[in-house]
Amino acid sequence: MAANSRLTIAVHILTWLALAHRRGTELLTSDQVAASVNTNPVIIRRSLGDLRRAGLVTVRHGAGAGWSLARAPEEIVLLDVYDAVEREPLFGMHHTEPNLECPVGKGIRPALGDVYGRAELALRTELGRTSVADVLSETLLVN
Amino acid sequence: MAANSRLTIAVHILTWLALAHRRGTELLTSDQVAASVNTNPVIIRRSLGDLRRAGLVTVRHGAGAGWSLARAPEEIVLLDVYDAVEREPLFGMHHTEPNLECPVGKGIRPALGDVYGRAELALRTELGRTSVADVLSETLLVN
DNA sequence: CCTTGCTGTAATAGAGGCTGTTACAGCAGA
DNA sequence: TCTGCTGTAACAGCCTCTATTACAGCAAGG
Repeated sequence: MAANSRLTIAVHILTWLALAHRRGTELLTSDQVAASVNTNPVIIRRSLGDLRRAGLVTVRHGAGAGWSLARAPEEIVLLDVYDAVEREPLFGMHHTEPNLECPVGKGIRPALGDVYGRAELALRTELGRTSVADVLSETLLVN
Repeated sequence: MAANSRLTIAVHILTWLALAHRRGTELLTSDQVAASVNTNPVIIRRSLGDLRRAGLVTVRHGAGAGWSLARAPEEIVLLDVYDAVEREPLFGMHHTEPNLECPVGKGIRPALGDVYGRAELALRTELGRTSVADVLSETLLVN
């Protein structure tokens, strides 16, 4: 399966909000963000909704509406973003229950659950080491 | 998206082959494995094909055909299995190229590539710490 | 050499997720 | 009240995954 791009889109949004804030622009509309990501504004609004529910961005309604970061970019790590936009575990279990009369079928799911848990923890720990501010710094190196 | 179960199926197969070998059964057919996993034998044969191409199992053709492990279960780690059955990177990049006239659009992909690379490495390192023999031991604890 | 049983793979179908798009009600600042 | 943007539903197209049927190919053993 082609991996989804939700984390990429969300980090792109947050990085762009961080840069805009640094440049003195407090609010960005979903249209403005969509112009940088190069996709439809509804895609951006859906992602911003996830980020808002996670407390990472705030929205202002009415005329002159727009979005801004809810915390300093140094205080938002990619693990926060991952939790905001990803719902599925990394590895799926069997679609149908394995044969419980086979010793392997009976015991494999808890055994795999342990291994998968350790693997996800390693991934999460690494994602917790990079902030949106870090991504912004590295992004600007290319320019 | 619901995560796929390819790694789960493949590890189940290998664990079952390891247990059968320990019990003195040298060869298992895809039908026998399918009975434990509780799925269609073609699903099993497809997974076994991946594992064969990766050098983790060997197949015997003709009458009395079947499958066996190509290495000791202690010598097969879940990272080997992961590489045998997973083709896609963990995180997808933008579907459409971001706006290169925006500093974020221009620089974000290499920046994200670095972060994603570190995260995948952490995951792979952890998957390299568990062998099929380990999974078999933990599986049999339940029985 | 031929029967037999299993492999290897193509073709197909259903289910579901992701992206992209249109449409529109709701909200709040001016 | 006007205006511009948000929030979300609805839908389409595409793709992947699982499952299933069908069948050609292969080799061991008689």
